[in-house]
Amino acid sequence: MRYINIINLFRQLNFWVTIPYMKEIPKAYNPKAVENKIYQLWENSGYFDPDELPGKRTKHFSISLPPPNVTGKLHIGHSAMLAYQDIMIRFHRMQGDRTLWLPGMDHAAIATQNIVERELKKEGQTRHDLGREKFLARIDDFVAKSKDTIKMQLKAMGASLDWSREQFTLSPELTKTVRIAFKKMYDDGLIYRGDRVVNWCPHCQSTLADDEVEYKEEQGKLYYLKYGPVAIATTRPETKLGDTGLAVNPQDRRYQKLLGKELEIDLAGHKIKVKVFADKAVDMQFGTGAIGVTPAHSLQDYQWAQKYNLGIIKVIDEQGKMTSFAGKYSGLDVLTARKKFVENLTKAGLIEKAEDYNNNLSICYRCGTPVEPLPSKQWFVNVNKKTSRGKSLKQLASEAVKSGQIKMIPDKFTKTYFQWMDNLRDWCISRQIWYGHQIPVWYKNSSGLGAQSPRQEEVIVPKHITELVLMRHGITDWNKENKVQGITNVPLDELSIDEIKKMIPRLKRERFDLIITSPLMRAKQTAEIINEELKIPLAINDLLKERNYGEFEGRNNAELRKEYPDYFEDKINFDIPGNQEESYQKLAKRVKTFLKKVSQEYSDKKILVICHHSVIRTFRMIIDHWDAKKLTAYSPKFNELVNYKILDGDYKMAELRQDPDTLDTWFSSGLWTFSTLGWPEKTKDLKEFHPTSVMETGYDILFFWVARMIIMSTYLIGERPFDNVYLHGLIRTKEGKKMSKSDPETAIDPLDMINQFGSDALRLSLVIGTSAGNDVRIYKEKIEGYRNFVNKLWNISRFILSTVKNPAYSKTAPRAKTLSDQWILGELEKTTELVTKKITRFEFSQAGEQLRHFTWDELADWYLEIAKIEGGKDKILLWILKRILILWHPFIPFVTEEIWQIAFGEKAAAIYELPLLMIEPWPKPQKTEAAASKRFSSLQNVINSFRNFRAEYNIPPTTLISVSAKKNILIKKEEKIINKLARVKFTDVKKGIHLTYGQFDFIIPLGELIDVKKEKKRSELELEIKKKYYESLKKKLSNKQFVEKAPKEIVQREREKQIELEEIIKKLKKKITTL
RNA sequence: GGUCGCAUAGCUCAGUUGGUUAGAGCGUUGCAUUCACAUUGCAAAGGCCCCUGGUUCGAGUCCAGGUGCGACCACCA
Repeated sequence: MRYINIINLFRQLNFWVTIPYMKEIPKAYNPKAVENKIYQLWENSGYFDPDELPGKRTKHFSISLPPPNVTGKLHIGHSAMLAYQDIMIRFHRMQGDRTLWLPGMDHAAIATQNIVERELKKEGQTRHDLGREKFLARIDDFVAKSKDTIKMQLKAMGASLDWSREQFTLSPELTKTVRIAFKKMYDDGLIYRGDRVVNWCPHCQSTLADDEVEYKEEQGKLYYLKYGPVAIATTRPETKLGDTGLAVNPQDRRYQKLLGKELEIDLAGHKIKVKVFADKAVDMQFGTGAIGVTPAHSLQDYQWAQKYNLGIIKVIDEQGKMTSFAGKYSGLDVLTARKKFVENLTKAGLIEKAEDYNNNLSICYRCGTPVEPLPSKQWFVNVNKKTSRGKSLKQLASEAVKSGQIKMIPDKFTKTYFQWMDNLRDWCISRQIWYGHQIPVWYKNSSGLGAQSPRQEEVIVPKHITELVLMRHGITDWNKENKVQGITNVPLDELSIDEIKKMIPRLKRERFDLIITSPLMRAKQTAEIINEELKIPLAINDLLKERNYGEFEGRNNAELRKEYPDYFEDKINFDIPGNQEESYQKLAKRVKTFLKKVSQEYSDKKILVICHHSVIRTFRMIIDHWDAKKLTAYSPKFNELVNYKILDGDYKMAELRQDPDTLDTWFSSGLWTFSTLGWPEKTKDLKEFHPTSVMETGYDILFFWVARMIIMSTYLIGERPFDNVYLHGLIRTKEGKKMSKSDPETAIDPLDMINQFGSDALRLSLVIGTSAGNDVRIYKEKIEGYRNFVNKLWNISRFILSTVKNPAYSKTAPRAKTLSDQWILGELEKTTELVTKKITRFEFSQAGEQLRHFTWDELADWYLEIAKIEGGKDKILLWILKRILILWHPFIPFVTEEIWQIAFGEKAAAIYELPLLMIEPWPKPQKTEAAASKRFSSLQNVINSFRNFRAEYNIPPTTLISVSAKKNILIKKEEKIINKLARVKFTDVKKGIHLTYGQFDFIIPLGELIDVKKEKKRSELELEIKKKYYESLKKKLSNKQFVEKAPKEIVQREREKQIELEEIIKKLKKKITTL
């Protein structure tokens, strides 16, 4: 099936390319017209998926795409990353490896939430106005759009990603993986909840990670205040209300007597007690050399408090206001409190002086509000504790690199990595935002306030969660007519069907694993309508049936109400004698059985439960512990979804509250290399593709991401996440500025560039002239230059295809007939070998540069010109074309594939049954002889000499130069080529000027052509340079040490050069005398 | 403050075990263009490889010091 598709596609693509080719191939390559079509061709082939690749493939090669943030669209940095990765992936695919490039995206919690919050702000709303659920739904909409944009961009870059394995860090599957990882670490004692001084933003009402804090120089005041028997300096006097210590340097003699004492200090009426201790971190030179220590409001002081056992007094709260511990300053905001406190201190004569001081203020990277260090309850990962693997996370991650299991490219980053690992502190993984993986921890008997909850709670970290979403069926005629409707089968109302369909997008977002429905017609019908779209397993369960109302079925509710007022009280045990009616108590039994069964059979699934009015009430009665009164007041509507999580089969959820915080986004991205391959299941993918071969990413996230992946992988699965880390540099503007999205002046939009110059040109501009770990400057002119190259390749192909009479596709190399054939085929092999080697060593720039050199400087500028003269090179030309297309394909996939389709599509298919260049086997380089190469460069020398001569004397190319020369074999054999390329005519002139170019000696007849004076001067200059070089060689060779110690080949080479030079000098001298 | 790195043609950069008279692209200059390609061709000019010292037969490459620049980490009362 698939194969037929491809054939059709490529036939469509080049149906017009029959013989003669010439007229049909456009003069210039037009990327816009072919790129989409080509990507489609690849995608339809299925070869991006390793399982679909042809042939026996035993070696594995895999890369996990660093998932782009779903914050909008890709920038040029992504294009660079994609270019490098696609080169490796395509290269290995062509080499015959089972090659996987796994795509996906990152939910980027904080960044994404910020964008949506900003959008909301424009509409005059906050996330709190919407509430958690609606806000998250809004983010989901935004994310869906971002994903589409990003996917389109990835394809535009030509990235050969296996879309069948696409992943998202916040998908239900990866959410489960995150929970399993969390659980494992929690059970191993690596995750703990602790009081810590964290960076708190009073505006965003959230903690900030260390790297989310920015610093700003600010003009402030440094106050010197009397502090009991000593004086201290501070920029934040108001925090001194919470001091519990006094720190001095152990070397400082001034304070020796006070060490270990506890002082009571009066700060203008506010009394504090401080312990005096010594620590070498204290700078004796700064201020008075004594520091008031405020553990609650300084990270450094908090660490001291731990070390020296100091008390912690919180004087500032989460709103940035003073707490009751601040005494009479309580309730004031920080700045007002400072002002008032300083006033009072001044009145009391406690301020010695206040000097101007440049303060390095910490501010929130989002809103710029000064950060308030506060003690707060957060979740942490302990990086120093011994894990069940016998070593700490830090040790595991360090050793993976130290042992050489993971190789970093360039190597310099290994040092940076160790530096960072050694200084790593416990990792705070909780964030006070809504978007992300909600922390999989539930509290019992708590107010559920998470970060700020003061009480001791029982903590539950479940192993299994079954998620139920209850939904009521659509409306029937009986519902409309207010008839009692129990187990009677009544079909849905027409209008109601539309209402249900409207619900589908919302239900789709929930990503259910299955639907369970009551067997009654109205519920079943509802489920079927929904499942037409969702297409997931659907189960019918009798336990979900509505109450049986016995004789009441079908009677009018209002009438019944009059007759049996008690009935509507929904009393649990209500029973009417003689009626078959089912009581709530009986119903409850059924529902409990259902809950038990469902959490056993479908643990870790998310289930849509479609049932009935009274059944939903019963769920609430059981799970939410509702009583009859609450039941009466509650009537579930079909478009209200009721959400439950059942932890480890325990459905008594009323007193359980999930921690409202979410996980640091790096927690889930740390699992990326294996969570995407199916872990913790031992899948085939995981076995085959993990550890991944290469992690290719920017050096700016070495710590944030790469290090965390190593931590997670070495601990959770006991192996490295990847063999190699290739770190590319940052993309900068022409002026060297960082490109940033916020500054559109500096940012180049990759799509825009692709539009103008084509994807291939953009790729080359990002690859050639760059090296690992170094920043890259990118600008329009550069991309334009590579567009020119791509066009050159196009025209080379156009020429070859128009020259050859019968374009045949051959598997074997053609025979060389002439010197130029030998030379170009030799160069081709050398280039193949070099390119292969360079790509294997991650030296993409050099590989590309080498290829460019071969293609343009050797093939186009020399061989093609010679081919026009010598003729009869069809086989060789086609062979070279085929080869360069293969070698170029990883770098510039679009244009090469397009040419391939035009030239060989059908022919290649006949031989390999594979019409696509993307899976063409990579050539194995053949050994070549050096002789042809040497002789050919002599030929080039001769031609260059004449060209040089012509330029110097301004002889137009139309003028044929007559020369006579001692015809050595080379000149004799290649006379025709020299004639044409140098535009000279060999005659038998005897008199004239001897010209010496290199080893060649020519006579040009005297005439207007030559300026004797000029020529003499030029020759003398040349002689001088040669002599100088000769002298240096002579000196080198007469040096005994050199001759003895240097390798023989090098000495030999120098000797040969010396002999050559001697000859040239002789000739030059002779020439000067004849002039 | 700690760590790491960079300095090569006017500009942007290659240069991976130390071994040709140090390379490329762009730009500049001159000439050309019915020819596969002006998105082109031919040719030229342009370098104390930051400075000082050392190791070595030999240093752009290795070592030490200096100067200038940059990045990252930490953050101080």
